Amino acid sequence: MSDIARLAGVSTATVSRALNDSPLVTAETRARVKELARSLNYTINVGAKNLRLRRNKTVAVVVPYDSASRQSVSDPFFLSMLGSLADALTEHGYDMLLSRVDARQLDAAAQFIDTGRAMGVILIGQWRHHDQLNQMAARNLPIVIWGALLPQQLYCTIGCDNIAGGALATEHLIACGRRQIAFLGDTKLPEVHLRLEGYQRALARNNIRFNKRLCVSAPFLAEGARNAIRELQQRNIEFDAVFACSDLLAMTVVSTLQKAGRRVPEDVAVVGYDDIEMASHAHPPLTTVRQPIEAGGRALVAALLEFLEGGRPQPKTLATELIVRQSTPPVLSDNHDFTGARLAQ
Amino acid sequence: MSDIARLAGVSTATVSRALNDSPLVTAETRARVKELARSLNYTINVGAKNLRLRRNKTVAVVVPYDSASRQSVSDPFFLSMLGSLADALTEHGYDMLLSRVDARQLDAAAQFIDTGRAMGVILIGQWRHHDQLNQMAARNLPIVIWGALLPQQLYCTIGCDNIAGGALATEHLIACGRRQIAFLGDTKLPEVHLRLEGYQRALARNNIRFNKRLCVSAPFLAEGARNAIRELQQRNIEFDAVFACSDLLAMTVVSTLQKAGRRVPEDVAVVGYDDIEMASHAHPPLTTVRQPIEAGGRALVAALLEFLEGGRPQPKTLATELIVRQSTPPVLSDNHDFTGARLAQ
DNA sequence: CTGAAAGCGCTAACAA
DNA sequence: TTGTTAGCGCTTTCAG
Repeated sequence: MSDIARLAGVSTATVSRALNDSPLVTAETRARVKELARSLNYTINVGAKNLRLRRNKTVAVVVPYDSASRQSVSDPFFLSMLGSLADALTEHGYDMLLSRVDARQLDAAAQFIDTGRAMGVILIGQWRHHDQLNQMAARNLPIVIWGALLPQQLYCTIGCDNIAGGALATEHLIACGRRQIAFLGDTKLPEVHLRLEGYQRALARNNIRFNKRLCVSAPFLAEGARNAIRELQQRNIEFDAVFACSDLLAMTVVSTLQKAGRRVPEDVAVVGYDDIEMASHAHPPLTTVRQPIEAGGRALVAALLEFLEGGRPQPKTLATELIVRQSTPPVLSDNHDFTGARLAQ
Repeated sequence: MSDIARLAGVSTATVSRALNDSPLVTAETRARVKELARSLNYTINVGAKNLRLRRNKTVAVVVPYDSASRQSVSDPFFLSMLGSLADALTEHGYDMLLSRVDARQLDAAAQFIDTGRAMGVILIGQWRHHDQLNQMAARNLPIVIWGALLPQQLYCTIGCDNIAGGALATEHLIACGRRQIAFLGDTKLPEVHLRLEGYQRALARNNIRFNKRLCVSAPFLAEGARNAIRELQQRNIEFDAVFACSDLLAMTVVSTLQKAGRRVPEDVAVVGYDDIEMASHAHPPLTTVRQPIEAGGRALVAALLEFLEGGRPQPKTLATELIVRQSTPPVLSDNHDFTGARLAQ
């Protein structure tokens, strides 16, 4: 910068002002300085600027990392979310620092703020560490989380209505005439737990008894799905439908079933979750519960920015939507009352 | 930091040394300082440190963004690459700044280095801007690129052997007895262009005439595949196999064909490219050319680090591998000579 | 409108 | 072993 100043015959202060479009500088000087800067391929050093300004247009996006399963990175859902966040942040002139932390120590995310590397943190998924997150929130750190709304939660979450999502999927399967609906998902995760609750509520509404044996804990991984289905079959538990808590899981379920000679949707109807791009290209195309990723990313960024401006963003729950494709059979009747009656007890 | 210094009864220099595990400081003092820092929840300010050290453990990962198609973000291949890069960078203690730039102005990536935001840049995909990239390389900027090795290239690329990959896929289809092999991909992209060359070489080796009408330009997008297949059918161009330049494309091709009543692989054999996780869960599981993403990410990071240490990394070409699954029929014979003869002419 | 000077939080000579 | 001091590249009062 001092080079530019010398060449332009002004002080560094003026160069700084010119480059930042300060109105305190003559249009003429500004033009000269800017021209000089361009010709020298000079740009303001962001690090120094940030140090001086004591702020920093960067947010850290943290993806929890399960050291055992590595789930987080392979799931297209997370990755789409990243894309959506990158867009939203860029739109607001923020840089995005991407990082992964061990899911057992989510509070490591606070480091980004403590060290001044980022102004705030967006955490994708709350995992099982409600407590750690609450502690960070108690420190009043600017952090927002993609996840479920939990009781006694001090931090700000943005997420989909998982109860409604679970219910939506289950109601649809019931409407298709299925009664023995298996539930697949890692219920230790808050979001999945709520989907299970939605599942149970839907069953109750339709007077179907909840059968615990139909609930199989499966991590998001592909092998999880295969094992789960195998477990059901080995235990001779009959099922005519599966509600899987991610599309990846659902697609593996479908192919496992097909390999075992069961037809989808004729023998077993399958509903997934997320509506990743691949879902519509699956065979058969997957009926699934869509999570609005684009809106989610935007909402996360909006909430964080509100935080950074001194506000206190409220948790927000986005609506989910059932996308009906061919992995479930046609519903038995359009008349919902009639269907409900027919299926009741 | 000065707070810590005061409380510990030492100077800031000593605090700095203690926190950086300098051997110049007593173990006792170090312990005291560190303890104090922890209790105060203090961490060194990375921005200031970087400014002083005039270095900066951050690399920018830049994903070109086609303003028209938005291809880059939705393709799982790119996203897996991101995961792999995040891992490799973290391993080396680097932060990863993720950003997207308009594919028409790849040179915007240089900004990250000019402004000191990052020490180097990893660019995912060279697109059609060989020239811009060469200009950056001429400035001797630390930047490495995932892409194809092109003639007269000044910059360092890491990528797979696309000619071999294209040939691998095509040879396999020929070995399966197919002769009318459609090629789908956006040949304006260097990588795809080389795959086409591999395809042509394989045809030539087997004395099959290259039919230009079987080559359909399709962007990586899903609609691209549908349109391409429709185009072939409308023009009454017969084909008994498709080589698609991404798995996403291939999976859409499969489902489009199935909808049109053609069986895969019986009527049409299909080979994809990338071997994304989903490929093995597709129906039928996709035969595809695997790109070693994990190794690729690692190689990109290694090359960039070499650059940063003053070296001049050489371009590197990684091997591809054919993964045979069920979207192609069994090969006609294990005896390759025989097969070749049978297919010749 | 412009310049001089101070200082953001840190590290590394150099001196003690 | 520790402290003093200077300065990384920038912005911004405060004077002129």
